[in-house]
Amino acid sequence: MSNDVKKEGAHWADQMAERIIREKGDKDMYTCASGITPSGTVHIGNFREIITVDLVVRALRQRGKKVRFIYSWDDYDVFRKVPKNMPEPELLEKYLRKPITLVPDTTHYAENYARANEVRVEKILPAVGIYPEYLYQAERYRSNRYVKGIKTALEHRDEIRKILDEYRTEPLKEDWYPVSVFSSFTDKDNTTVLSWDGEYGITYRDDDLGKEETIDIRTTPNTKLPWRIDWPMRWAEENVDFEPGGKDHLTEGGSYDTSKKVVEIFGGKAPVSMRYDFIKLKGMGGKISSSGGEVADLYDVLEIYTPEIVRYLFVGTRPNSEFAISFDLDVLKIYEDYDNCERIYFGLLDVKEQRREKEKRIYELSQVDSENIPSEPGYQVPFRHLCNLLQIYEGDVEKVIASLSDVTPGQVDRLRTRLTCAWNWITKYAPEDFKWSLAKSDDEPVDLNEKEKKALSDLKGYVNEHLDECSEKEFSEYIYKAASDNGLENAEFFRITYLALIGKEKGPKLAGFIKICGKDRIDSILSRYQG
RNA sequence: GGGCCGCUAGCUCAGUAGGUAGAGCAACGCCCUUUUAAGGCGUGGGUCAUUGGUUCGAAUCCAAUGCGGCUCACCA
Repeated sequence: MSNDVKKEGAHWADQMAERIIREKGDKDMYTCASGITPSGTVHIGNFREIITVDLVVRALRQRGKKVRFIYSWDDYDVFRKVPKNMPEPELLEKYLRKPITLVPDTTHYAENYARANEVRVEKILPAVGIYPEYLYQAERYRSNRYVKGIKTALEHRDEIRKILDEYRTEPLKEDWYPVSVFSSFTDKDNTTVLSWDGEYGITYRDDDLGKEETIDIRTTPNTKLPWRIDWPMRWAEENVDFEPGGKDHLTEGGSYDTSKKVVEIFGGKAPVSMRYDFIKLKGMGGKISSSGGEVADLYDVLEIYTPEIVRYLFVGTRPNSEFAISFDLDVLKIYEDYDNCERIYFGLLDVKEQRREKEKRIYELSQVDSENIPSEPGYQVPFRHLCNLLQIYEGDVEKVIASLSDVTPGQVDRLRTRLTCAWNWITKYAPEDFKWSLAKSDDEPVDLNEKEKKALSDLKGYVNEHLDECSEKEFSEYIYKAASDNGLENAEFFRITYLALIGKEKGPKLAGFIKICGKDRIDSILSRYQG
């Protein structure tokens, strides 16, 4: 798959790749960028930006282009508020207004607060086939890598102010400087820049202590550029060709608008961009985020969706509009949709050519390893059925796999992952009605009258005698027979059978359910009801 | 106030190279005496928010309007 990618009507990632090539010209190397401030859990909404870039990167590479995929951790950003549910909030409180890289990690997960958030992401991205080059802005600022950029900003202070003022309600003050300083006394950014000597010297006042100090931007670790200047400076520094943004940035008067003008001061050009919308969550229950709403990160989503389906969720959705990731019964539909897409890819389902092209591309981009697309479809069983199998085997994934005789070696790993997700979903998110477990020998037997016991006993006999050679339909005759021979209404007999088997009044369609469970299991459960 | 997104079947949503409106669930019906948020088959159901325009032809393009939501105008 390389040069036969269509230009029009293609996937949005392909269209974006074409646009980048068109607008940036034919280059040896394209740089695609993404980034975020790791000031809290990097949630699934932030992940949308990462995978958006990944998809465009893949589309460019499949056009034979070399691509650098950089991910900036803005860990020299300021610690603004203590997230809820963090240990030792009173300790963290003392670090407010310091850069997050200097805030301790009270969860003791990593060497500092920012790093803890970064590590979680860096560890999980390979699971979905994403491998960016990470850039750490705290380290870069503190080691004076951006001296030139900072000096350029100071030299063009008035121009920059003019650009920023275009969209401000209140213009920046006359004595404003395009640089911010962390106090060398307190590490906090409660400072005011007082003057610049035209070269490398900056004098600032620590507003908390009232002290003044002059620092040299070539040697101090304490200066950084404010966001609307920092972003374009880094575009120029890294030669960024593509970087998407949320709608907070990509709106009129937002930081993309000002940055695309400011970047010229640094001798660069604005990257091609695209806006992505936010992600909603559906059916998650009460997970609480730092801001008080529901939040989920990639780990949460990977618990119930396989990696390729996580990708599929984003690949199949236009970035420009909001969508919800479901943790409720919609999960079943998502799995069915993915399987459908897979069937189309493998030509097992007949659809119109246009639809087929589209679904094929979605399938390709959904795969974790872009170089290694499966040569056969996954073991396709309805997700619902997997849930039933898992509940029969009490969540034992290996036993379920063993019970399926026709799984090929190429399918086992994917099936195992899928079963793990299905079990996670059942135990964490499935509605109560959906859950059951087979009665165990030490469970209290259901209280029944003699007629009912006799009916179950008859059923047990039919199971032992006929279950293995009967079809599901044929066996259902015996179920009715067991009921009518003992003068029970069908409905009543179904009810007690479910009670005996799974302790609920309703359950999966009975004949098929008994067949799946198998003779031995049913026998051992019903043996307790000898009339 | 500026910008953006959404408004399609009862519900959740697909449908952007303009060409007879789709899926899943729900509903209804039928099927093996047949219960089920879990089987099979089938049926019904939409003025594609409103109004105008372009076009032989518009859910799709354009312009207004309404309703819902987000975002910028502080900071990042």
